[in-house]
Amino acid sequence: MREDGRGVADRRTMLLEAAARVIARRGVRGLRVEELAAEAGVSTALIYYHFKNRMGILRATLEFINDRADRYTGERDPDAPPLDARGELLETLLLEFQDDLEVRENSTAWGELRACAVFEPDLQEDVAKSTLVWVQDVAELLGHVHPQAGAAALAMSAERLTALVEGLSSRWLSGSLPLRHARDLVVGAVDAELARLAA
Amino acid sequence: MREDGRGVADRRTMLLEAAARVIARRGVRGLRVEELAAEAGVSTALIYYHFKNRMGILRATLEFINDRADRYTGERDPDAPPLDARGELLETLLLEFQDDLEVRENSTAWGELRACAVFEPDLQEDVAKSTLVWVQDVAELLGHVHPQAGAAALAMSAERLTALVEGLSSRWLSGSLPLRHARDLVVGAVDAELARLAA
DNA sequence: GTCTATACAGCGATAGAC
DNA sequence: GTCTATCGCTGTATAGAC
Repeated sequence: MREDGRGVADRRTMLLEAAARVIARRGVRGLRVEELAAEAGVSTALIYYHFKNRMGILRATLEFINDRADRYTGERDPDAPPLDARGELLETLLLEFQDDLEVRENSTAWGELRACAVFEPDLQEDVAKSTLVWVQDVAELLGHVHPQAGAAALAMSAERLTALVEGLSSRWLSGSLPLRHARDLVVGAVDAELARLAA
Repeated sequence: MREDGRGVADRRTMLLEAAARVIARRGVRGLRVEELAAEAGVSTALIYYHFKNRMGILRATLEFINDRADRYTGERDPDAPPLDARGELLETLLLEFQDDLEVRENSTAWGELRACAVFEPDLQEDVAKSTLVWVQDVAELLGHVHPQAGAAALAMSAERLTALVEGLSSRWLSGSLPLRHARDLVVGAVDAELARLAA
């Protein structure tokens, strides 16, 4: 997983993987540079060599988990049967609700960074941009199911579905909503939005 | 605001109001006991006299903002025209999306405490309980609109609507979604869920 | 690039007087 | 109940050697 064709992933990437793990375990609020260093097996000074300061770690990690999430979306098993438009939409929205360790890491870290952005203007722009990209992706997938729907209606449906996923994700991660139930709720919401767009 | 018929609100309440303000301003992670003391105009020692420790402040504040939110829901202008069932439902769900200072304080603090609960088992139970109460309230209001709907369907619609509100609230508070748009999205979602329950 | 060592500040929590 | 004063830890960040 940390290998590519050209060798071992570089140090910075390794540090970011460690940062994602620590944030997922302790939260942004609980991220200690010292613990990150231990997790990565390096000294704290090296962290400050690669990142300007604590906020620099957070910003870089946000970018890192966004790139990693993009990779998941792109990577489909080539042997699996091709998905129809609704299937692709569901897959995208349900991506966060999996028991896979790395996915859960991504969801947790993303939720944390989003929550922190409320108080950290330095994060707001990046979070807003990532959210926008996600909303637009979902709007496009909705458009594949209902090509006749208007752009404004697609955008609003996409905003609702993605915000719902974020809300449910937060409940799931805090242990107040079982994974299975969260997935059922998303499926129901998708069908409701598709029904609305069909009308 | 800090008065009632029997005199000035007691000290503990004043401290909790101050705590809600500080959490709304700095977040849970940014809450410093010293700043809370300054905000309330008392010494830090007094904080520890009234609360066991920092976590005790958080737990008490969570309870406080829940009670305060309940009070909003109950208090309606007696001169206003009575609301129909859908109107009551909308009012409950849109309660968080207002430019009122105290309401915004409540939303922000609630979002923070919910986000923190992912990493603080001590908060999870309280957060889950509050969420459950809210979901049940919304389910009941949905039932007033569609008395023939089944309990399971009402519960799932309520879960979706409340989770959506939480997701949108987080976007609003981090400045990536205008208040007005958030409200429109909620109204749309309510109508979609009501249409589903009518079928 | 990476480490060891450490300066320095911030903050939670308590002791003890009034 | 409330304050002043302070302890002691924890955590960010840097200096300087290799």
